[in-house]
Amino acid sequence: MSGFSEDMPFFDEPNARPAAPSGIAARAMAARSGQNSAPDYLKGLNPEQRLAVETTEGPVLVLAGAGTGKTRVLTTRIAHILNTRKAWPSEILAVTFTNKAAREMKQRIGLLIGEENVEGMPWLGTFHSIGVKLLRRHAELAGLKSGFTILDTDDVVRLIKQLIQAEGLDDKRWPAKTFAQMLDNWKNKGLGPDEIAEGDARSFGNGKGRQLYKAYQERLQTLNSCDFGDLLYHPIRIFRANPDVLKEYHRKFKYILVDEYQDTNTAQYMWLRLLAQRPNVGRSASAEGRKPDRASAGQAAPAGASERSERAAVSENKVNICCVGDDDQSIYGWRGAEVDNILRFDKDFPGATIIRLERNYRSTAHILGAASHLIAHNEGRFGKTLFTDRNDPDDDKVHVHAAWDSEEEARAIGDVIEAYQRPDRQGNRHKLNDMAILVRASFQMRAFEDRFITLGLNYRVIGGPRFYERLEIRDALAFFRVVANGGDDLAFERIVNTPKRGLGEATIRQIHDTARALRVPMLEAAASLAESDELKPKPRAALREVAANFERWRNALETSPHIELAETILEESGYTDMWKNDRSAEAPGRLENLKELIRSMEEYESLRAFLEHVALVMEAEQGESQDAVSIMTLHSAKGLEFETVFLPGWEEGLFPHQRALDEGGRSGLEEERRLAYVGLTRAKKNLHIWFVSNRQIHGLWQSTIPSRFVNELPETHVDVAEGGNSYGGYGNPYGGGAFASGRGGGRQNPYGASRFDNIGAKDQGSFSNTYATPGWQRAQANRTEATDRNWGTRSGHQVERIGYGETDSGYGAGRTSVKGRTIDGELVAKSVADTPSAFNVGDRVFHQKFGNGNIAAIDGNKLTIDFDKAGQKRVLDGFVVGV
DNA sequence: GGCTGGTGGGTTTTT
DNA sequence: CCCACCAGCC
Repeated sequence: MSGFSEDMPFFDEPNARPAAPSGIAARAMAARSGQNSAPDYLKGLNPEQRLAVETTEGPVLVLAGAGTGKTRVLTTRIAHILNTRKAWPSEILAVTFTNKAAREMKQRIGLLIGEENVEGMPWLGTFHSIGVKLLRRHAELAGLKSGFTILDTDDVVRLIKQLIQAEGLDDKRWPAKTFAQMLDNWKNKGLGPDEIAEGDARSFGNGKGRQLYKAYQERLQTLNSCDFGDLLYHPIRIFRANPDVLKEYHRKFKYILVDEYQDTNTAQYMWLRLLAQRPNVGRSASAEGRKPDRASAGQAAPAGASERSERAAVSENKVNICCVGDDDQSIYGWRGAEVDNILRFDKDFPGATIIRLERNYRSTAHILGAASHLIAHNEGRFGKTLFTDRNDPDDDKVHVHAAWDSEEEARAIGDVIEAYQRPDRQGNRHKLNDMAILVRASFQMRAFEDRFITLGLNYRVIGGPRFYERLEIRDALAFFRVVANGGDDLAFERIVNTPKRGLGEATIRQIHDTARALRVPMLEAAASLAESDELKPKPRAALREVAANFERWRNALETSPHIELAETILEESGYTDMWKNDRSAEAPGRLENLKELIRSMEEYESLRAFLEHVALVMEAEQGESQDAVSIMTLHSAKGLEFETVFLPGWEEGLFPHQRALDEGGRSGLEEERRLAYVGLTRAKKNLHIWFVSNRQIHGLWQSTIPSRFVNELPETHVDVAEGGNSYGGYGNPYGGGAFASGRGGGRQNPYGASRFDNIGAKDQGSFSNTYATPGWQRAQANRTEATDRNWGTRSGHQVERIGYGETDSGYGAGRTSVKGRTIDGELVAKSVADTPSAFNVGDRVFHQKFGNGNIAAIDGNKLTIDFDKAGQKRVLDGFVVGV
């Protein structure tokens, strides 16, 4: 065999000079010098993983269950292809969904083949970032210029609103947001204006849906912009209309790898199919002849028609496409993901090898047993059963707890966290960083935040509006965008009067009209208006300054370093001064964020490169420096793992969510169940599930019953914690499952006392113990402790918010505050009003869940009742009876 | 331009 | 019930 020192395939161009082998190559050499054994990187893989790595030819589907080493397989496979010199780095297309996944993949491949060699993999990235790359190369084929801007959702909505108004439609009756959603759905399905279903087209804007879609695309073209959907949609159309371009990529990409295949939507599927479908040498003409060309034919087609014919055109050619995914973790159906893509893989790619990874390296046997049993209730799945060799008798079963209401649930979980945090026999303490609370809906988070603030327990909330979505950041970016692309009217409109320059609606309308009339961008229109006498002196002077500013900055774009330019823009525009003069509480933070924005530009070569990064990588920097419990939604927990996981809110209506059931039917329920599965499989060692008997929804107290998922857990792996009277009011509504043996009615725990039995009990004992917890004591001690920028002081302890910031509407800012709400579960407010009703104020009544109480106030059919035990609650009068 | 009161909506989110 | 959003006002 030839040596490794020559022709190492780690370079972008086949004729580049090779460098000395490093990383994996060096290690592989070392391994081979001694014996003929497999290269090092293959060692330690289990047989299935190894098969997935070594089956490089032909279509391969790797069904990778949770925690089975999916990323390892993907990265090793790439290293293997390179190492065996089957392809150059530039000949591998590797697609992920999120930037995070792409980053992780890059990093891990770097560990295998050497970081410098990963740089030679230009086609490793998200669907969208690869889409941009393709589109920049062939922009003119989509009617764009290469320097096009990528609009974010906010821009899109504003643009659509303008179009709706321009059509003379009532933008109240036909909300731009709704149409943006529809557009997104269409593009997710790869449907152009002429391909959408007639019914869909008619359902919006008095039947003007199709017209609006067309107008929107035309507008984008004049703005030299595209939206996120276009990043997939344009390449698809380009490939279909230009077989020669497609052929170029067929030649280029020898291997295609796709991560999280179960999350692909129809457009992504089409995109992949176009790239994967190689013309057969000698039969290429016929193969191409079969390919439909909707885009150039330009005729209407029923929804999905083009997709179907493409599917029918499957060739028997070997396609080196490897898709990795888990049908059981498909949780994004509601935003267009098609589980069917993965379920159909072997039909789409005949002769596909399907490899199952079922050996789990993450969780205990109890957790896996519970998860497997639960997911087995789904019908539409490949069917996998995770297993582990791990068999530690000390492993806890999955704990199921009941609580009275969400406040008690939060208190109880706080108590369990405190219990875990106490040093064990060996003196080890469970770190908060290794614990997470995963909720179905974000409103659930508040109870935990309230409770943890009271306890002084550090937590971090993950998700929500992000850094680049903050008001000041978006403003600053708008300035940059206009400088980089003078045709970016949306950005121009955003900041033309920022800081306030007296340019009101009338002037902006005039700029708009002039731009339309002259068919030029608004910036240009503004410049010419400023030189005309059509405006009053004041706005004219203001516009003249704006125009002069942008011209100056644009000239500087080529000459001065982009960071310097950015600073200049913010200074000269008066934007920084605007916040310096602002006396509000957020102003200093905003200035700080602007500085951070400038700092983050350093990594990029140019202003344009930076803007592209921002458009595609809208995410917040993760700071894991402090020890804190994570609170996040189940959706954002996908792909993560924690030592200990808490899953609150397992009640019918919340989880599975009522809307998923109403709107999604059986498949909706199955997606909810997959979400539950995702939740369960996040846990490595400890797993606690909670449900409450009463939950406040839209301000009213509702009785709830435990989620059917609770009953789908296998009894053998579950430990039902019983303490207190929380679950005492009713029997088990379901047969079978964890509650099948008729426990649940507040009886004795047949399993004997467990560590968590008293947690969650609403009795005086656990309540008073609260004050002895480490968290409480820490809260006392921490009251005066200083904190840094990311860690605001709230009630004297540290709260980190990852990804939460202020948006235009202040959503994020509002959520961080705790304004005079109840402390420790006791509501204190009292109000008395007299309204005629079947009941009278002062009446003694009985409520099935809350017991006896006196009516404090009546508002129509809503009663405010002071319950003897449960405190004051608002309930519907139908739920109580007089006593 | 900034405040106020009325109204509607309230699951999950990446790019 | 709580909140975001918008129209209408000063």
